[in-house]
Amino acid sequence: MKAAQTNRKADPKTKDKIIDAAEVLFSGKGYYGTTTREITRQAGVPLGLMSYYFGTKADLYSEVIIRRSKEHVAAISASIKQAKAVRGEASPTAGDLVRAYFAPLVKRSLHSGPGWKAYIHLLSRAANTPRSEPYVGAFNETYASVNDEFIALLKEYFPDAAEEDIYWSFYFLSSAIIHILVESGSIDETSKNTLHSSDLETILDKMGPFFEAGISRLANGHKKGG
Amino acid sequence: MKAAQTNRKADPKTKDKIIDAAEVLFSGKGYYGTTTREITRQAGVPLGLMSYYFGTKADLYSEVIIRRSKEHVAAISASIKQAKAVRGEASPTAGDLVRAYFAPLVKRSLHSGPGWKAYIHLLSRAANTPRSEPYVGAFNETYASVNDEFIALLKEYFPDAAEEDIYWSFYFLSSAIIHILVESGSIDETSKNTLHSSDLETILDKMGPFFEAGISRLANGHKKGG
DNA sequence: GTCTATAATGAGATAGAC
DNA sequence: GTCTATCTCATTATAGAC
Repeated sequence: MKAAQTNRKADPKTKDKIIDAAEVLFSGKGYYGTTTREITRQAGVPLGLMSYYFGTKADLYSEVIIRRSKEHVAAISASIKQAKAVRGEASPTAGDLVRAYFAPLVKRSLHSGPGWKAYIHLLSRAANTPRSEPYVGAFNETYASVNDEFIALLKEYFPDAAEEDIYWSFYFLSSAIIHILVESGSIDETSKNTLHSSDLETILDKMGPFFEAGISRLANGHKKGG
Repeated sequence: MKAAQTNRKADPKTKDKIIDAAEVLFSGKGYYGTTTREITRQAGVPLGLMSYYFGTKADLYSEVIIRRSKEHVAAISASIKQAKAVRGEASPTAGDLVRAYFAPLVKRSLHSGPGWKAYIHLLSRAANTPRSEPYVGAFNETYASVNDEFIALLKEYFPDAAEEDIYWSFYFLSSAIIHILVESGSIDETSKNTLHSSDLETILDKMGPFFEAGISRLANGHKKGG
């Protein structure tokens, strides 16, 4: 009988306790740097349950990403679409589009609890991992769609730009975002501790104008067929 | 016979064979994803020699970075200084400064052999690793100086800019560079294989104008004491 | 300096009682 | 669904012959 599984709403399920612990550990020490023993110990469950619920370690890693990615991808997509809708009325700047793309990441990293912060770190790590590593498949497949949406919006916004310059512009933007979200502390060092990589709100504000200028330069510099 | 080994210019010494193999493996699978057995097997030397020459695995990792970093840091520094010197005569753009910073990385990744390419990948990985990881100390200490030099040059070039906007600008630039150098293949995917993350020459050309515009916008947007 | 053998520990995964 | 015990193999590091 499956009756036991149809419980109304049990408190933190064992399965989620394992994912929670895995999320934090994978985000801090990476895939190979994290052991299944550490995960289950942190989760307060016996080692055997990890295999029971997830199978292999790589399967668990995928589950960590899958758990939040659906809602997350939808939120980014909605934010982008809203920026597009507003455009019809108030004609937002390219910086507003950049902001719409980055804001859902910032919001979750700062205001949605420690689980989300760990998840965002994990995403950043996965994005900076070579495709040759087998365990990052889930990440790449899941987030490709919103990137395509954003690029389509940029093409619409800069109709005269060469397509490749739109791609390069997005590449520069997304590359910067990937390192920013890992919050490595590099700007704390270079600024002699006056600025902080954890200050994503300020980064959000600075990023709009900065990348708007960059994208505009590239997009307007070499026109289609020029 | 040992005569062959006492040759004037002995072929790759055992120590270097180990570093060579470690460089490639660390760059591809990271610190925890690489085992000392794999390294010595790849190097074609017995396992015991690794400890004999380097001590621990973390020590070896540091040696991999130290071996090339001295010459590399000097090359970047020289490139920056040259850009500054030229400025006196021809007044280069901010894009030229960006180019001077990035070009020594591109040159070594593309035209200095597979060892250098692996090393550049490794740098990028190290830069995207949280400071909490113990083994990345060597990287951060070594490259801090050239970053400071470049920032000083930007301050000189934008004397009216608020200091923090110089820091943020450099943060956006260096963050993008970090992901670009790992050559993740993300732009191959978004561009449907029309552009390539391995095409660092084109990236170098696109990067100058793009980040010049971004830095100028931020630096001129909010003046000192404004 | 080189190499073999092995110590000591930790890893992912599973079997089977409850 | 939960937990203990364990299998099997890989790991870092070292001891000691050559």
